[in-house]
Amino acid sequence: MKIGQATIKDIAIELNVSASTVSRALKDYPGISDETKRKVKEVAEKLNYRPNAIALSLRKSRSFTIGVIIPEVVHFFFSTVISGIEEVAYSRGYNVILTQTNEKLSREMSSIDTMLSNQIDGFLVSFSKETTDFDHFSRLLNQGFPIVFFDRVPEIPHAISVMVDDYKGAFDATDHLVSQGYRNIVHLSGPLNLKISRERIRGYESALIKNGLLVNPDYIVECPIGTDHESQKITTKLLKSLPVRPDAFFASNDMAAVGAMLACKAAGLKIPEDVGIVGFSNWQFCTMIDPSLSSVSQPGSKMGAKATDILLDMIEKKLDPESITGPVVLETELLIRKSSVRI
Amino acid sequence: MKIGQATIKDIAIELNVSASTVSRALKDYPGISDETKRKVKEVAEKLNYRPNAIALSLRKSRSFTIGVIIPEVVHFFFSTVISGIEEVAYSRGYNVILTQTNEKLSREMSSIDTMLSNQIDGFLVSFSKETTDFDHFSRLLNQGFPIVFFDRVPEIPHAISVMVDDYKGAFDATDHLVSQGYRNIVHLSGPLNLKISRERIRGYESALIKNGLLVNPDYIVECPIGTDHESQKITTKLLKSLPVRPDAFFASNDMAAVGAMLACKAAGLKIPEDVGIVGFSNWQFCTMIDPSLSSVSQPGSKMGAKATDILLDMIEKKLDPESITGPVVLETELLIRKSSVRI
DNA sequence: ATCGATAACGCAAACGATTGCATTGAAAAA
DNA sequence: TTTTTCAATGCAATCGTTTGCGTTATCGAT
Repeated sequence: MKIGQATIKDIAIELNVSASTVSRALKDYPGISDETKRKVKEVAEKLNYRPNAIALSLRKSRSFTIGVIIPEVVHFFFSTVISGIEEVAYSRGYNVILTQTNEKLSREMSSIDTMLSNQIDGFLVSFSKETTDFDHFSRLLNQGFPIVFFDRVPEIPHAISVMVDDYKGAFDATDHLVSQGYRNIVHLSGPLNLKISRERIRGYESALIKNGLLVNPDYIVECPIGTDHESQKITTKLLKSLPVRPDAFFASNDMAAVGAMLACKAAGLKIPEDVGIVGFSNWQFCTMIDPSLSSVSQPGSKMGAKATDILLDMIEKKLDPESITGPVVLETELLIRKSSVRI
Repeated sequence: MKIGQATIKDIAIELNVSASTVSRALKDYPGISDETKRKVKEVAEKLNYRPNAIALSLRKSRSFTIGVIIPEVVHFFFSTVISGIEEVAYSRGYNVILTQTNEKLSREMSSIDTMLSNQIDGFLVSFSKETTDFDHFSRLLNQGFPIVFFDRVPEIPHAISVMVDDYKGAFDATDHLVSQGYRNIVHLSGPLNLKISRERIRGYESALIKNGLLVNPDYIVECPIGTDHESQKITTKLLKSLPVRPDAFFASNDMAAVGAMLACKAAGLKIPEDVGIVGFSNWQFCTMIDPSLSSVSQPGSKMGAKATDILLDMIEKKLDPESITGPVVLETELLIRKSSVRI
């Protein structure tokens, strides 16, 4: 037994034919006799031949691999997106290589670099919180390199993106809180440089206005990190400092919602009686905590699948990027649980 | 501007030298004049030259890429392992390609296949729940192919593995429950074909015996899926069916622990007064739920880092696999929270 | 017997980088 | 001047596969 994998040449030698014949026989090209095809396939089977994907990549200048760049896998939402991506990619014969940036711009840029030198066929990107300048993406886009952004999408020309309707999700959540009789609703927002954060603020504001309530900027508070710990501290402070005690919290993120919940409990407030709470993303733990947390669910897996389908269509030229004018927007769903129901 | 990346040949043409000279100049080989080196590097910079990793892989029969095979990224524990893996891999100049098996053996095998044809340098594996036969790994091991197993490790010869001390973790958890005065402790175990599940059962039993308590097989119940939903149903049933009502649950998994908690609450039992609960893995939500969940924390990131270091040492022949006799075992830590403290 | 057609296959270049082994030219030694 | 020496560079093969363009051999037609 040889070391390493059998190659086309091994088959060729065994059968005393040329490598080209083997190559063609394996792919059922015309101009090769049935007899030869049979023998070649037989020997290929015997030697457990597997085509060398690297050699193929070099020859075709294609790797059949797509690169995925996300902030962090520990985020439930992103892990569901990954599943959607893998599902579609594998079914269409592509590999996935994944890196997390840990919210660092430097990691984002170096990942792009190494993936490019690995001849990646296209990118699926949700950029880091640090990313405010998009030159490194624009350059690639201008070269016609296939990129699809998801969830965190940039506002630059020619960028193709898949996102959820953050505006509507936030609107629904806030509207729901109002319908439950809550009046002084704080919005714990995400980092303001992310468009999704700004869209959610817009949705929150619209819902207030629609219901004839005032928008008070003091009731919109940024939670840049987004952990429960951070929001717990912020909420505790808010409960003391705000002139009128808030009676509801709509958080841009479930962890932040939990932090608010813990802070309220610690302050002796009952949920949902005294304070209503709604989160965003529908993490697994929403149903595990007490009271269960209402949340806006984002179709993560679907988003990953959709983004991948578009990317692969672009790679395979089945799709003209110019034909896509606006972002693809997926619907959210408000899941009402105990934390926000008191009527 | 040319389409695509600049190659060594482009630099060579621009400077009227041969490709070999460029290659050597870029790597500061001796025998190239400083003048030439300077010019080559200058042009390389100007053309934004990046070595083609695919060509390099083909030439060296090495891809500087390792393949990671895990059951699911949504599991908090695995997502922390991934971070540890990436950290070490990138710092040592390797890429990571990741696939999740979704607990399916067929996916596990096909992933291995495609990664092999991508000339992966080695594998990091935590196998699926369906995997009971390890031939597909044994074959590779016998060929000397570098593989390191983590967390879920097989009991086959020559397999190198990194795991936590599941026995001691379970022992500590159970011992703690006993010390809090709980006497009828149920163990909600993981799938019995996984060694980690069996080790945790052993630890549970040893702790009971050490404290002079009886091991009752009826109090060891398998939760094959491991979701909160499943364990909630199982626990509800147990609370009714067992002759002596359990006063504590030690679950092999935090989600199962939460399920037990919800079932107990639904049955009108107070936690920790009536029932004590301890989980395993220390998911993020442990501190978010009420009461907070005691849990055995596994050093996921450390495990990923350690496994990767060993794998890369094997790949780079810095380490003789024969020199590793037993598994590398990392310590767990029992984090005591409210769900199990009543004294 | 000669020619053309056709089936079946081989040659060699190409993808991009590396590397052992020449080759070149000029300065130093004879 | 001739030979030696060495620095600086080029040639060509290699990794595994694909593919355009030959090259054979065989057979029927003329």
